[in-house]
Amino acid sequence: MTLDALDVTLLDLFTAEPRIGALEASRRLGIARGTVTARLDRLERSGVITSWGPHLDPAALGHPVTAFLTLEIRQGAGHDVVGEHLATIPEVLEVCTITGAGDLWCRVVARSNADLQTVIDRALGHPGIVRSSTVIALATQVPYRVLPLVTSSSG
Amino acid sequence: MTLDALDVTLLDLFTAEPRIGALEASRRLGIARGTVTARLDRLERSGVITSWGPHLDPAALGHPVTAFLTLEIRQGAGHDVVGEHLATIPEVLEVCTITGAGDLWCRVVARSNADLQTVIDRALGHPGIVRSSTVIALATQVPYRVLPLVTSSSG
DNA sequence: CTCAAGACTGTACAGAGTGTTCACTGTTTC
DNA sequence: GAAACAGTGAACACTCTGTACAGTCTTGAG
Repeated sequence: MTLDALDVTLLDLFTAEPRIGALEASRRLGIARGTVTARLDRLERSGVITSWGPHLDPAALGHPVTAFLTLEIRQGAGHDVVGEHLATIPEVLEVCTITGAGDLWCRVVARSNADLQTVIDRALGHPGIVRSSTVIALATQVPYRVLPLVTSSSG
Repeated sequence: MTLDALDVTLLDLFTAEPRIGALEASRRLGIARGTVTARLDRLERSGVITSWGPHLDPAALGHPVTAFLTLEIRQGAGHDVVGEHLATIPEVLEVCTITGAGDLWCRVVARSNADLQTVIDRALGHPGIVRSSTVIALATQVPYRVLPLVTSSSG
């Protein structure tokens, strides 16, 4: 959908200070409160805002180690079957199918490098997986963000 | 930090229905309102909850294509310099350094496969990058989630 | 055993925000 | 010109929040 400057400003503001509420936001931006709620409703209905839930930090939950697995699936075994297997592992935070040599990509976290081995073993413990490779994330250069995209999408 | 069953229940509840507020949550769980706010404060102070900001969907913002780039950095060029370059590109949502053959990993989004080429060209437009490989994400098997980790961390 | 600290409960109050409605004003579109 | 749409400003009742306080319960230290 198309965002105008006010949508971008609202997303900026609520990302920076999520708890201000519609009334305070309307005061800050010099617009009517009804406009704020109408815009936010629209952004939510259109799917741009998927939720207002809390953002959780795996590191603060005791899982500071992040790794990316690339899995190759045996011919005949469905991606879905392996995906469902991976979904049962709490340390697997994200899985998607990809182009190229690998077939599945997933993000996993662990309590330590030793624990990572355990997690990987569990993830690979499915007969549909024939090969895998692991890279460990060392440092975050750019933390996950979407906001710059919002700004650039509106222009 | 250590989470008990109540913390997990609260995170579950507020992830499912973020807008209910402390009073309604206290009614649902049969506990005092003060306990809800105290627990949420503690979760926020300890870093488990990093923010209450809106979750934005790149696809709904017109960028349905996701790809992962693996970059190899020229000896002598710092990761940081390349990282800063990547940070200036709105379509680059996340960057981290990794072990293995590649040196930097990043998640990028684009409006289309054609647009992805443009984004990649811009990302690679830095003299510090000597090699790169791209995989395109086709389908999401497990959408990003942290909640299962919360549940398993408490036990 | 006893005491102190910490967490939770239940209550209360004032202040503030929310959901909702309505009349009015521009702007755009046909 | 009429209709549709988005925004304004005001008003209402209702609800939630921040804050405070006294009481209960559990736990660990002396």
